[in-house]
Amino acid sequence: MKIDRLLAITILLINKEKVTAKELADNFEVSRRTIYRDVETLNKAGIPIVTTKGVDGGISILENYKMDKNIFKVEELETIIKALEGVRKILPDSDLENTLEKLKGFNTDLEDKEETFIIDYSPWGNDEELTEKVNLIKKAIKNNYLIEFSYLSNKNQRTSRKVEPLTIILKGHSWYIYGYCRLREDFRVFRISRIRDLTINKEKFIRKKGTPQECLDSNNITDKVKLVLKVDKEYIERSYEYFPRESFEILEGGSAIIRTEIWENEWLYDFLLGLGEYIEVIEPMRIRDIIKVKLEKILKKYF
DNA sequence: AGAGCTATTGCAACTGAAGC
DNA sequence: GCTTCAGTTGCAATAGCTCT
Repeated sequence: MKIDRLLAITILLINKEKVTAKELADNFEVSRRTIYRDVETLNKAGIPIVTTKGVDGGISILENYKMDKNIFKVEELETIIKALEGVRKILPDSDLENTLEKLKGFNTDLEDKEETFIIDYSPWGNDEELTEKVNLIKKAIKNNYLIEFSYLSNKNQRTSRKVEPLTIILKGHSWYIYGYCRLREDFRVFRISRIRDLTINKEKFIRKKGTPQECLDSNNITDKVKLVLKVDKEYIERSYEYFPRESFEILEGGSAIIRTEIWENEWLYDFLLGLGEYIEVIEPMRIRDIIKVKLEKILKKYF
């Protein structure tokens, strides 16, 4: 409650020039005395809040601090709100709901404005199964409960896992669970869409300290590979969606060569196959061969 | 259940700035 | 100088939570 209010007061002061203790007290439904105590707490925490007595007085934040820190300007607040709204679709949560309402309360600009941009992390269509899984994992994380599930690896192998869940992660277009895997006796990241038969085991665990980012990075296995692709003329525009413009070299006939570096893994092969008939792997030959073998297997299924 | 802690509230007395 | 407005501070009381 108090932390919420302190954060909210800071955001409000950054976005407003001056506000009286009475206004703050009314806004947060607390007494003026409480607001003064909050101001004192914020000052102790190093946030330079200044107060002016008398007529036209009030509470404000040092202008230099606004400039230096450059945090939570109205536009940034709008981005945060949009991002939280996007997450809410897949991760309904009452705390999140409250935070959103409070943030929206400060950003009055947002109310009567047309949607300038939308951030939506939810999959196309209603993925109730994903939402259900995420909620179950969230409950387990909150209560330090062990979870059990069957997991399909990159190499298409299914294993039964007992995991101490620590964090839910959104990376790229996918949701992941980071935790300590008792089978592998180490920290692991699991893609939620590959999890089946998820159940909460009421066995409690003591949280171990791990770094999700390290795990996500090492998940890219092997080294980056230098990839050269040839893309047909009619597909160039669409390819800008996947590769930076500077990696394109337009050839005389209108087609293009793309030179890029990318992590090599199963995902890359599937991605290249997904680009279909318009893109051809030129280098390295090894990847070209892998794609060829995969295509032959596909062909066998159809002919 | 009771102690201890923290957050909050209400009240009162005070200080300082600005306007008349 | 008086008045008004708004910040400042201290104190007692209350409520809710946690720990023993």
